[in-house]
Amino acid sequence: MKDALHELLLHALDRLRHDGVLDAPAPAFVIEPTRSREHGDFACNAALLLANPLGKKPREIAEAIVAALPKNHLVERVEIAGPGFINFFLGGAAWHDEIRRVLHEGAQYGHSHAGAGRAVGVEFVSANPTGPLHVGHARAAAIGDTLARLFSATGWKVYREFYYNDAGAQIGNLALSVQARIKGIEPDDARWPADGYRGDYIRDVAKDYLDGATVEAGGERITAKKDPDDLDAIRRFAVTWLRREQDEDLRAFDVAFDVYFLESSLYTDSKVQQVVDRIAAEGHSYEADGALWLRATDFGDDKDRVMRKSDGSYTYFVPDVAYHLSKWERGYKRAITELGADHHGSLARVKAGLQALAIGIPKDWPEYVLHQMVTVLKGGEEVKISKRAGSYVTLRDLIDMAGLDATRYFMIARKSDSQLVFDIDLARSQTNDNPVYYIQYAHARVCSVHRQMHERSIVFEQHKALTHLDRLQGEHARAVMVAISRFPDIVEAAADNREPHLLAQYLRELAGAFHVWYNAEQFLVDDEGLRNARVALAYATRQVLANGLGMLGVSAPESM
RNA sequence: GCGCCCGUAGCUCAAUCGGAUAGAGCAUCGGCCUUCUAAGCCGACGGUUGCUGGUUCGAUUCCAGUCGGGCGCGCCA
Repeated sequence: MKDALHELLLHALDRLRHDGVLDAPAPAFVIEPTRSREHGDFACNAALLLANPLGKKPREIAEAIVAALPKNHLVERVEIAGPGFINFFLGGAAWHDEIRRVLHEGAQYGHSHAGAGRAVGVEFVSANPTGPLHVGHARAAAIGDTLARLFSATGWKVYREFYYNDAGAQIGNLALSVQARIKGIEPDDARWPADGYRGDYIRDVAKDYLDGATVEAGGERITAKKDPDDLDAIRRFAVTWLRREQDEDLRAFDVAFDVYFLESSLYTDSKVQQVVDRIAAEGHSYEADGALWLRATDFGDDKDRVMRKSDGSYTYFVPDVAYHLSKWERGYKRAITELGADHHGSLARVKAGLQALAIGIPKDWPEYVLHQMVTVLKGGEEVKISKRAGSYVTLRDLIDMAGLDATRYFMIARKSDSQLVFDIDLARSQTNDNPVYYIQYAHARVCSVHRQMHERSIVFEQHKALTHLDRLQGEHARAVMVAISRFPDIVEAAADNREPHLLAQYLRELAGAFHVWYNAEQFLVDDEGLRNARVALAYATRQVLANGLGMLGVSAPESM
């Protein structure tokens, strides 16, 4: 709808330029839904933007533009208002066309081909396999997976990636912790490893190791050796054990990855070495204090960074650079890296490393999405402890307490860069307080109408109904049609700006418009034309709700 | 000290790359069920967008400063 108006305006501007009235390039004008109906349905600011370059009054320019606008059946009338806005009032036909589109395109409505099948890599969660996933990972999983779904819907070929830091010191710590448990050492014991993991799950890993259990994850199948002194065997068993647990939690959260990328593979494939060599060959490194440094300050970082420590091992960010290089080489036109905001310090050095390779990676690649902290609230008090993990609340805790749908919705309902309060009581409440139920209820209501029709043997013929849409009169039905028509724009904006919360907010609004209409008007009336028109609009609403919820990974139940 | 993020109604948050009179929900108060699900709807109340300047036709949005909260500033990850 917006696109159609955009076309009209471009035509008008072209004509003005051709006639010599307009002596400036077309400005980056916007067409946006208006806040108030007095201002029509959509407003355009082109004249305001042209006022300065042309040195004319905006209203004068607006008049010229309006005079040059081609006729279009969607537009009922055009007004110039305020300082020089061009306001479009659309006729019923515009909305009716859109409702027909919804019912024809079905599950595809709101999808686009903007991505043209290009590849986008979305990396998220990327937790160390040293413990259960926590609330932060829950937010990461919801944001990342929703973004992935949004990119899919907008025509991108999406690859979901999970990067395992399976090669660092943390893993050594994990092995030592499990070994301690195997030997019956408790976390408060003096012999407990310095930075050991204290959660109960370590005891479970130890027990399975001693029992000679077999675990499987990431295509790897390992049977425990039972030997308490074989630290390497313990390490491999523990990592696989925890990967399996994380996989299970993610599956329970309805998140699946296409690529599991192991940090350790970057070492075995010499990718880390190659990155360092390449950076050195480009002259962006130097030796000092027995270490090899990246001249990160050449690329906007605030200090230079050590790549190879004096003990010969690499700092963590070098494999990170190698990993992102791998994404680049695998052809990701766009790469999204979703991280907790506490990692933002590492962005500059990874980007510096990628630039130092001098292989033509754009400065704004990859794109980072950072999420802020999550505070969990229950009974009005902050929850900090999980029995299982010890020091933090787990993803599994959230799913158990609030359910999959509520957890996914709440985690993306706020802008990712603002801190989030996750209220368990609200998430599990089955009242209108809870936006998830509110939206799902709207969907279920349409399904209920559908069932009623069957029970009453009312026949609904879509092709006939679609010729009666002009029977939809009144503010309430109109508000629903307007809301429905916004969906494609919302999906596009949410994907382009990497802001899934836009979709969550929108669905709440659409459901609201529907509930108001539902309350005001009876759908299943005797007048066949009117009934068909209303049922068609209800079906269209259900379709959009289902499509939108699907992009959030939230279910659309047929009854509550 | 430096860097990044956030300060919007009592609370939780929106505001579509600078748009017109800043919007929802909750909470509070008052209404609506012999009609398709009341897990709903209607109404009222609620604001100097932390503060001070600047940029312009127009600023919650951009810039500078300031106050408050969070995070980060390792040869840890």
